[in-house]
Amino acid sequence: MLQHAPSNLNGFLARLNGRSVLSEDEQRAILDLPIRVKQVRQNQDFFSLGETLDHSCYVLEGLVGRFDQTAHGARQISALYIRGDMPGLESVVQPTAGFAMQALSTCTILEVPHPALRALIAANQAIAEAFWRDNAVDASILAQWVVNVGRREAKVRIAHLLCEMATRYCAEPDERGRLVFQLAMTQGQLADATGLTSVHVNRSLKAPRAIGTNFHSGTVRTDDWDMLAKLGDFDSVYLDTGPASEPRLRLIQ
Amino acid sequence: MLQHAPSNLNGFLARLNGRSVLSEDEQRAILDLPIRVKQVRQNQDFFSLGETLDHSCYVLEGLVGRFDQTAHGARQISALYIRGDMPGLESVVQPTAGFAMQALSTCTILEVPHPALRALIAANQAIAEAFWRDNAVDASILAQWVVNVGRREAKVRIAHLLCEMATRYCAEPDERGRLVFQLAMTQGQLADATGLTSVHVNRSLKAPRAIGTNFHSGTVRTDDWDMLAKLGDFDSVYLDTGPASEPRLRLIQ
DNA sequence: CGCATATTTGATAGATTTCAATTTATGTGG
DNA sequence: CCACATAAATTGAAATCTATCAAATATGCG
Repeated sequence: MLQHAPSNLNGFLARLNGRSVLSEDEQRAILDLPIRVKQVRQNQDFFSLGETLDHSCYVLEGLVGRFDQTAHGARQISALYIRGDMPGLESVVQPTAGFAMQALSTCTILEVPHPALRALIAANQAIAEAFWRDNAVDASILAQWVVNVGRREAKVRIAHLLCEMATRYCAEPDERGRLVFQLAMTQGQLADATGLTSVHVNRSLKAPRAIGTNFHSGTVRTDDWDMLAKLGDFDSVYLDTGPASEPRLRLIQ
Repeated sequence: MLQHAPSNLNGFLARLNGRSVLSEDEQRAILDLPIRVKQVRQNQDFFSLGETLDHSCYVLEGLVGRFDQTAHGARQISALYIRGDMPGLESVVQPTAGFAMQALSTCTILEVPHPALRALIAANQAIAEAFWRDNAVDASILAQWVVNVGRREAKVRIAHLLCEMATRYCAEPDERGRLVFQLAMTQGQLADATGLTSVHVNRSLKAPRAIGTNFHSGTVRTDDWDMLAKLGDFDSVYLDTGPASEPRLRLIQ
């Protein structure tokens, strides 16, 4: 890893490095991006539907949800973003947001101005490529979200979502298969993410033959990760995380 | 528009031009991409889950579905592609496909080899940007798909899908609001796209208070487009089609 | 303590799936 | 043009899942 003056964008760089190959100069350029620090309180939108953005939003800390909604006001969370993610990176090429971004927990957001990102992309193709690839992974996640909501029953949807988030948080089960991690969502938000009702989420969690996982005040606990993953029909390949399964690409040498 | 020797990639260029600004040289470079013509019969996969791609697939003619599936074999169509679309463009930066691509009608596909695409991207940043933007629109469509499947009832889901496809096909209603267009899908495939059962799709289409639209052997007919759009909770902005609503961007001058 | 938010529970209505069977298209070879 | 095979559309009845509405119980926080 690159030695460099402390920057809050380290996590973003680590995310990119996991999937793309960047030179030292390129890495430094990313860390040198100008930022504005912004604290966002829980349940507060930090941008809204129809808004035109002039910056992208790096999540330094906290949990963020992308909220879409129907004309009748029903809400659907179509993506979750955690520390290290850059929601709205694509706003560089598509500035008008068709959705709202909301902090599910208190968040620290680093706003990266579009002009700086544009200059960086224009000056360095490898970085543009890494950004594009990052976006492509987000799209894969989105496609799996469609499958989850469209073709699985309630219990399985919930289990799958928990598995995905555990994996993205890099939470590892212990030797006995037990796993604990933080997921700062209410059952209502879980419902918005899975296309269910909060009542039904509650029941699925509590049912006699439930998912065998405890979800309480933002903490997920399971005694059997493998069982949860099986119930949740979960295969992590689409997240393109963990050890490199395919050689990292670099179009530009 | 650019004067140039005939190329089958004209539709792709037109698609890109609708959203990005490309110089004449850049446009010509796209039209000059090498292609392999491939005919794909109805219901035939032209690539499968887990396959590593060495080319992207331009749809010259026909209807294509992206099929994801659960471990139990339930199928979910998470995207549809029509003439002018380039499904798997992102395979340039992400070659391993986590899904299958299937021809819903007999298709003519132009395979564009990755090496040529890579060279083009490496040599021209504005094109890389246009590709990224094209992908970003696909991601917007995907997010709306999540909302559709997650938060709308059957009838509305179907109506919304029909509206989306009509809009993407640029099918215009006549002065009386009537609209007819081809959508080469069976009711079963419509079910796979909307997260429903073929039986239920059939009933929603036939119900006394149905969507007022006739869907038969690949032809969609409605007598009242506005009504369908309203029922389907449809707002086309996310498709970023039609007259430019925001100034087209170009990061690189 | 008292408000605000989140969780839990019950009862009921409604939507959707499942399974099974029938009818209607569509295509193909004789 | 008919007979056959196949795929698609349609219908019925019953089971199941999920939503809705309303109320009660926790939980956190100032």
